[in-house]
Amino acid sequence: MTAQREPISRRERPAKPALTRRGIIDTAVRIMRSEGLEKVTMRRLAQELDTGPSSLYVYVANTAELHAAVLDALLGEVDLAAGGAGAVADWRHQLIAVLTSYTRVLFEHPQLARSALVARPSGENYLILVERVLSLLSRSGAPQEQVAWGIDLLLQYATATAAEHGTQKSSPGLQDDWKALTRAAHAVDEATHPMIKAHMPALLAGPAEHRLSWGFNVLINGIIHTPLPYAAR
Amino acid sequence: MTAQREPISRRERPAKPALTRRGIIDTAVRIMRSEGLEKVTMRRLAQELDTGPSSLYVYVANTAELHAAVLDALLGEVDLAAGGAGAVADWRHQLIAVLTSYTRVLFEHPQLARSALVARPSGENYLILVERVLSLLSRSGAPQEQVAWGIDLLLQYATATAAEHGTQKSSPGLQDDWKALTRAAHAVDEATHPMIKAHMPALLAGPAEHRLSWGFNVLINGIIHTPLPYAAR
DNA sequence: ACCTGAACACCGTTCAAGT
DNA sequence: ACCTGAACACCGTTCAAGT
Repeated sequence: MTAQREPISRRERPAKPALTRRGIIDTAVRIMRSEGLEKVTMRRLAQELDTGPSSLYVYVANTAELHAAVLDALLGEVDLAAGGAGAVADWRHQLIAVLTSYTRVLFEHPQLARSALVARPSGENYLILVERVLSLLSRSGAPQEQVAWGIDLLLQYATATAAEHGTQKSSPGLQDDWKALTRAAHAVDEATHPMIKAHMPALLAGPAEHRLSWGFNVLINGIIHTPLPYAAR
Repeated sequence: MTAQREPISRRERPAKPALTRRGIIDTAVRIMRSEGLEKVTMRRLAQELDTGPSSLYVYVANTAELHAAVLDALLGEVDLAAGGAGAVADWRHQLIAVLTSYTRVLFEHPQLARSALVARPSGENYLILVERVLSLLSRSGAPQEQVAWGIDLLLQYATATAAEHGTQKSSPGLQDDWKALTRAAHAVDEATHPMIKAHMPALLAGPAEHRLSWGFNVLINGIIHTPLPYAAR
């Protein structure tokens, strides 16, 4: 009786595909899209691939490396030609459009943005993005070292903003934090926190897209007009 | 025989102190200082307080809230008078000094910085810091709405930098990531990534303190000189 | 009201043993 | 070389039951 079971189940799941790094990461991306990065665990991934968690360690060093690979896969979706192509177009407009596209991609997966802040990405798609941002910012005519250091600021701002404000099944706890901050800021005592009181509506208000693009412009203007410290030149 | 044990151990641990929110958070801070935030778990904390994990939920909503409370406790260490006090002193110098002090505090606890990026802090000490930064930046003479929006940029930059580069028993994986990025950037193909090649030494080089204070200056200059988008005013 | 034990439903990573 | 089972050493959170 039970002896018949095995051949049948072999026919049903006949070709358990061989493990490859590629296949592992593709599966990880699929799980992330459908259930979020928090479900992309070694154990869950192994289950999905019909093996034990220990098997994955042949192809992936640890969970952090796995998440980094997932991030780079996702960066393939950034629109590098955003804002219109060609040298005719306004470099600033293009630069902000590309950075906004990058932010938008991470916005859907804030947990991935958080992991990008911790473990510096160094994948293929990340390097392509850096190359593109460098070439656009260079067209500002700013000194080369300011451009070099400025890239980090721009990408860090975009990444941190996605990590902070990203949507996606955000655990209800996050909205609570925002509420708590809003409440705390409004409830503040005029005598001890006069500046907060005075700046209060603007401090927390404003549409996210406006704040994001204003931030990009702040950085771009600052990068162009702020020379490196003497000691670093 | 065993009956004698109990009274003895009662005398050794006589007054198991009553649980309070205060006591829980103080213990959490102590564990973090000696072993890092990753050890500040509900279970470990309960063990330290000689109780079960479920008891803590009377005083603390969840792990995220616990970490937020630990963060605010730590923010008491920020030197709000850094850079010299008084209206005589240069506001920019003072502002950068306060922000650097904030960054330094978080630098010792990068995991806390990470949690600050995710769960907006709203504690007492955080509000005091915001108040101080607001009052310093106001002295720049920049329009009030630019100051209001700019605060976020400055604090986010400081927090993200601490989260990224923070030291502290940093899991050896992080240095590996930096090495990987450095290697990847150096190994890049001139034909496909000419801009990276051209900017390469500066892209990753430079002492952390110089980059940090340059970043603050970039933001300050940008905030002062970048008007809000028309639609947001 | 506060505290507890026990359970539920998970984690990452290692390692000896197999093929 | 690759894969596996089993183990080690943990997690957060809930909930019925006790005081």
